[in-house]
Amino acid sequence: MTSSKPSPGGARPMRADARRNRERILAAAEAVFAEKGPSASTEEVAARAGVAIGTVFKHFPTKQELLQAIMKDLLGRLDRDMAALAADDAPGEALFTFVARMVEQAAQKRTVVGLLAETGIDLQVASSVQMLHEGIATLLVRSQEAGTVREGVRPDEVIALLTGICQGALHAGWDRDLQRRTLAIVFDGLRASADRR
Amino acid sequence: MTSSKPSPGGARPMRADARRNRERILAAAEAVFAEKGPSASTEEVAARAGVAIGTVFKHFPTKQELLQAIMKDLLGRLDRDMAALAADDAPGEALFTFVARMVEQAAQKRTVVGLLAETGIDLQVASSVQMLHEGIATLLVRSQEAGTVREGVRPDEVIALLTGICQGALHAGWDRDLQRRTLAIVFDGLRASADRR
Amino acid sequence: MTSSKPSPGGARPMRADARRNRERILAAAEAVFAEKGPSASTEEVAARAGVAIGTVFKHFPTKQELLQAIMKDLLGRLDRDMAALAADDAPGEALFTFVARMVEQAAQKRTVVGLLAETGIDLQVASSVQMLHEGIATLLVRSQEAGTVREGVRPDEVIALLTGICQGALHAGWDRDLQRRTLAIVFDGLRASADRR
Amino acid sequence: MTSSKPSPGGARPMRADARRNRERILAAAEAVFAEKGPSASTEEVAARAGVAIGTVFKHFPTKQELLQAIMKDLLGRLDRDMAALAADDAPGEALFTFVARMVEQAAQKRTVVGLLAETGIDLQVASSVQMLHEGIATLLVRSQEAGTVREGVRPDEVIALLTGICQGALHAGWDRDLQRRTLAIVFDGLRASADRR
DNA sequence: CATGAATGAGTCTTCATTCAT
DNA sequence: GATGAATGAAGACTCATTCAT
Repeated sequence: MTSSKPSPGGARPMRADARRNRERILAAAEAVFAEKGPSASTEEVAARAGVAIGTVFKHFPTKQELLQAIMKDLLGRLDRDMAALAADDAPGEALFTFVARMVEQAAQKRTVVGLLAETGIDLQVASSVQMLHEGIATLLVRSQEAGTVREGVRPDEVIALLTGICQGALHAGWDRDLQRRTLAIVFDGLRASADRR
Repeated sequence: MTSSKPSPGGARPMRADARRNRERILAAAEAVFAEKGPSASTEEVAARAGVAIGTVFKHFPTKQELLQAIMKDLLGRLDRDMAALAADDAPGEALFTFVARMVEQAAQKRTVVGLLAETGIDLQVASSVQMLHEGIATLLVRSQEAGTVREGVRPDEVIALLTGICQGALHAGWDRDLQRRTLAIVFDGLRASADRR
Repeated sequence: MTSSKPSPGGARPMRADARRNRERILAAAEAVFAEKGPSASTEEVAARAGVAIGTVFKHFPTKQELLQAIMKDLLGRLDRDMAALAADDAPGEALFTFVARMVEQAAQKRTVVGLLAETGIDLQVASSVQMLHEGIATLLVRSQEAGTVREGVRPDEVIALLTGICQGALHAGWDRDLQRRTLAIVFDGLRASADRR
Repeated sequence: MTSSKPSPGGARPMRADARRNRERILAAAEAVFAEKGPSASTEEVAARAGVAIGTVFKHFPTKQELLQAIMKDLLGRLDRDMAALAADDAPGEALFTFVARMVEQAAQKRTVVGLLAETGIDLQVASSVQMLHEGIATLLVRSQEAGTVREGVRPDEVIALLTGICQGALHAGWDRDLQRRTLAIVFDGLRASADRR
């Protein structure tokens, strides 16, 4: 659930308890922001993590930076997910599987989704987004080679659809059935087809 | 840009200056919240509208109510859009036109989009959302009768896609071209096709 | 319920509808402040009186003045009460009757009571208070002449006891029985008695 | 002037500086509310205490809670007063001494008095009021045993008289002499007497 | 390093009062 | 005279951030 980003940049290696705290905070923050959106208070994050507020600010000098760290963490996990899928799943289905899985988890990931929409993409996480982009690109190419996605579709379209549908998934009245039907439409749109407009 | 909802319910007609102010506030609020999201301050709305803070609260006793009023206003305009399209456009294309138009305006409408995701749909605007639902349903049926949308697609899927894509349209790095390509995929998914999964 | 203070000082006689409004406002104010204490809003008074807020301020340019007017009104009525009692009741009992009656009504008169404690006695109502003082003095003297109140008791002590007990009567947990028993003690204290300390 | 209620309930002991501030705030609040009544601003309390506004709200998350804390504090001190009197004073006089002392201090205690009348007794302070009740009951019984208060008088009557007279003591024009004379009447009422009504 | 108390700018909201209609 | 919309100062409360312990 938590990243293992040990010591950043050229700093000295973090003390063990410090690293543990960092990860507890990150996990708590993800949970809290997931539940209450990014306007939840830092104090609540500290409480959930079982540390004092000062400790949170020691690790993440700004709320912004905490939010960015969550994003990075999340995107990193997505990247590993994708890599695993690329290795294990049928090449033609991996992209679909990945998208479906992300949408499914969207409700618990209000954070990523919300963050993207709320604060925009800061430069700090640009590299992580880049990672996502590349992962998607890989899955996409394989799908196209396998003939399950039509030629001409590009990664940014897939990302656009992905984030959009995830946003949608946060809404009230969005149940499993609606999710399945909506994805079906999008997947149909992605599939190779003779009668493209 | 602003509605003309004059005097609600069974009250006497609003004084001219009051109605003018109400609309200036609504317009200002829409603009401000569009730029900065729903957490922008009411004070800024007042400033942009050129009125004192008290005036905003006289018209909308709560920030929530102001946000809801924007929603209602916006949804009302959408409804009129849809009605016009249903009357004027080719039956098979009206739905596509409507969706495309909404997405196109999404950037200016960060509010609606954001609101739906942020605060959820309160009962106050439920009727307006209902309106949207019905409008979409009408357009959808016509498209299906015209054969441009496959049978089996239901209004809630269309709404889900619509809100999702609108959300997506708010992101940085989303340009006209990406918009066009993304919509093309979704529209392909909606079109009648022989090789339905 | 309302006073008939027609036109103040040397001003021209008030128009009939104006005087009617003045009294409706006074009555409404008394009711509202009685219910919610003197911090109730002037707007609510206007609403209860069925007039616009501007009208209230036309008659009473300041909330303070409105409160003072209520006081005067109330004290005037008390004065008439006392005069009637002085004329009708048994001389030895009139004072007791009056005090008991006031305490009984205290709950509905949170205003007077509250006002005295809250804002202190402004000079504006001093003359009215003087009236009360005189009325009490009259009743007191008669009681003493009738032998039901010991010599040496002075009007200001009676007023002090009166206001104090009225305050007490506003408290939660103060019922008719407690009221009776408390008054009995005070009345015993007032009665002539051989064994004064 | 201030209590020493250190750390409430089962929490860890408060840091020294925090407790010091808590007490400065409590003392400041008591003074401010005593002067201006319970509608005085929290900001002024903060200023008088020499802390920032946030600190006040950190210790007392609500103005209500601050007021209640003052009440508790005050009632606690009264309770200790009573206990001391019960131990030291002549049994027959302790009650009279206590009441007289309270009334004497009433001006500085506008808070207690005002609070009881203004906001009513919330459950939070109910236990403290209960304490007061019990203390009074003790003093009362001893007085009755000593024969200085007639049988049949009950604690709630004494409390009613006490609060009432305290209220009265807040008024303008209430001087030491009036106080003495008024109390004399009430004490006479409480004393055992042959000619009970 | 961790703690958590203190800070204070910023937010929402209320209300007495003014004044154009 | 009456109306009620507008004003804006003031109040309660929040929260990111700092810093003494």
